[in-house]
Amino acid sequence: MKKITSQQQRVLDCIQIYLNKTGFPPTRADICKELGFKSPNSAETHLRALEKKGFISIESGTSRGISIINNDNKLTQDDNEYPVIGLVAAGSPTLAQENIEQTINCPNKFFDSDFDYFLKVKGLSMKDVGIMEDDLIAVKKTNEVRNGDIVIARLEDEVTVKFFQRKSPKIVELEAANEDYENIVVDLEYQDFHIEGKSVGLLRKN
Amino acid sequence: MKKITSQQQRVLDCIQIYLNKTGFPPTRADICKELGFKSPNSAETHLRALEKKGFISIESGTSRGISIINNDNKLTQDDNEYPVIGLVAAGSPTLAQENIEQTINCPNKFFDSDFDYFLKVKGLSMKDVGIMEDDLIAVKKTNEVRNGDIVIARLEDEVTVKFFQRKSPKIVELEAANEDYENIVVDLEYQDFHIEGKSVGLLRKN
DNA sequence: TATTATACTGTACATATATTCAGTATTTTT
DNA sequence: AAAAATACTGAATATATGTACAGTATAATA
Repeated sequence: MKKITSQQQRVLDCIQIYLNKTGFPPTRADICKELGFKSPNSAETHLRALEKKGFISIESGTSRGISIINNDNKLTQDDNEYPVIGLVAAGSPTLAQENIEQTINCPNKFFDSDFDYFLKVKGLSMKDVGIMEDDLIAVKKTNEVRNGDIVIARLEDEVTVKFFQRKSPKIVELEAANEDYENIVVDLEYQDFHIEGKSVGLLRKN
Repeated sequence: MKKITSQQQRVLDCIQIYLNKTGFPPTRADICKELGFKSPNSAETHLRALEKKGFISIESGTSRGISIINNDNKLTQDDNEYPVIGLVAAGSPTLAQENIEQTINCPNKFFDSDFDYFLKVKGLSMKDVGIMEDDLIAVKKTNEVRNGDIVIARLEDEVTVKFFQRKSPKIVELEAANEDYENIVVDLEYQDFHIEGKSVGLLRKN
């Protein structure tokens, strides 16, 4: 696939938006209207360029005869069913399959990192970084976390979402992003502490 | 949904097959050719019947302006390429396709409502409801908004995300969710005001 | 440096297309 | 039994639309 220019990308996106919205492709005039062109030939030349580069196909002499070519090698079955696990504030010894509320179909590479499940947030301890009640955090199971990461951690029987901050080899601080909540200092030597994973993204349904 | 006749079903299937095959809807003549009709009016009357019964919608005066309604339980491609549009704080007269930064592959039914594009948030005016800088709001283009909806609105040349609150037939208040921001009172009679759409979800990449 | 590609405006026109009108006939609903 | 819906043919037409042609200008490429 040849490289695309920014204007050609705009036209391509315009076609996609129009398709999403109406269910059929735009005319040259429609594209002009959307993108502010004043001559139908502006759209025409871009369409020809997109066709030449293999992004779309144009049926000659056919109104709205534009179709976007899906390079299936890129749009492979990248989707997965990801479980949504409810975060129960107290008494949940593990996040396993016990609290699966639903699953969500989502592309694998939806977030910058791959991930393993969605966690449904309870409480407002991370409110100041925009994590609200019932938000779904995309969680990647890992132990490798850095200071400042938003982690899903289990302390004794309680699972929480907090900022991770290693204070010393044996001391970890879990910091809330809400002044109403107090930070939790964990002594690894005397407390049962485990990092379930870290947040790699967030999803909210209004 | 009213009951469909066998001939109407054939026409509906014909439209779907044509769409799968070409990527755009058929003309009346196309339908005639496929089903053996000899008059475009044959297709026309069937289309009108299908529209009346709610199976399709027809855009008047628009070539190939047919779209199939209620595609849920059908064999449609569940994913779409959704554009990400940057919200430029000032001087952007329209959200059209002018500030497209990227596209995101996302299932159609990802949020509770369908949507048209992602809007990349600038500023913290909706911080208290967890909408942070660079978050991606899933926007559904619509004028039908209710009090309390999070809307994407254009006032004069500025596009903002705010709570919608109709105060009176001619007065709309745009309310921020951040005490550092003041609410905007809009007089519809004297100001250029337009609802671009409303938020149906949110996406954040860490 | 010459050439091609990109990125437009503007006009014009053949034809692709929706859509109306006039018929005919059968079936379904009221 | 009357009215409405279904299921067509056939012709006519306004307009929606693709597309060619004539320009201008800048950036990328060979």
